[in-house]
Amino acid sequence: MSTLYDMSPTIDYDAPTPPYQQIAAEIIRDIESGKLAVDRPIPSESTLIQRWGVARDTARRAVRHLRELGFVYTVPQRGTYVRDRTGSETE
Amino acid sequence: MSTLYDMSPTIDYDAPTPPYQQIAAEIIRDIESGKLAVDRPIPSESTLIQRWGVARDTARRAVRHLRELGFVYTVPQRGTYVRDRTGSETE
DNA sequence: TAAGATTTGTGCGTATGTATT
DNA sequence: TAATACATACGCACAAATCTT
Repeated sequence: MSTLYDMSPTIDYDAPTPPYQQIAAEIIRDIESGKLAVDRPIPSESTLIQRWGVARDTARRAVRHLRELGFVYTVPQRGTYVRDRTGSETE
Repeated sequence: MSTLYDMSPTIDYDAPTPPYQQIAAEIIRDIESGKLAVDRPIPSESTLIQRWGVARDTARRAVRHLRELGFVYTVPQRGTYVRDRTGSETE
């Protein structure tokens, strides 16, 4: 037990950026590093909640932020996936 | 219909404890009184939903609470059962 | 073998109340 | 006042395993 996510990042509540942005930034790193591939799901809300120890509200803010930045797209009742960002930016 | 559970308890939304804890407390009483025996299933989520008139989220919170307190264990796709609490507490 | 019901697991959308900054 | 965060609650939909018919 406890091997997979021992390296999970932690929220820095003293940082200038709010928690939801720290979580989003971490996911962006995983997208740009290829750990999260196009059309593959990003961690679920409950996963983010557990891994970061934040409230659902904060996890949802992070996902919404990623969506607004164009990194992911959400399919209702299914999940949120990495968006293909090659080529045009306008969907 | 309506004879067996006319005496079913009701949620007090003005109480200091949240609904999910009130539901859990009632189940704990049933466990400790012997109405719910070891390795016997506690009411299913849908039963709790109907009997207490709450949302599934609330019913699940109650069950999760019982699990965290060590009163029950859940078998996926089967149900949640009363845990044997005699002897050691550690697993 | 197959269909249907049951039950838990999961994901998402939304809302209210409280607290902190 | 506003933004952020946490806790709680209600609703809907689909998946997967199990059990019944």
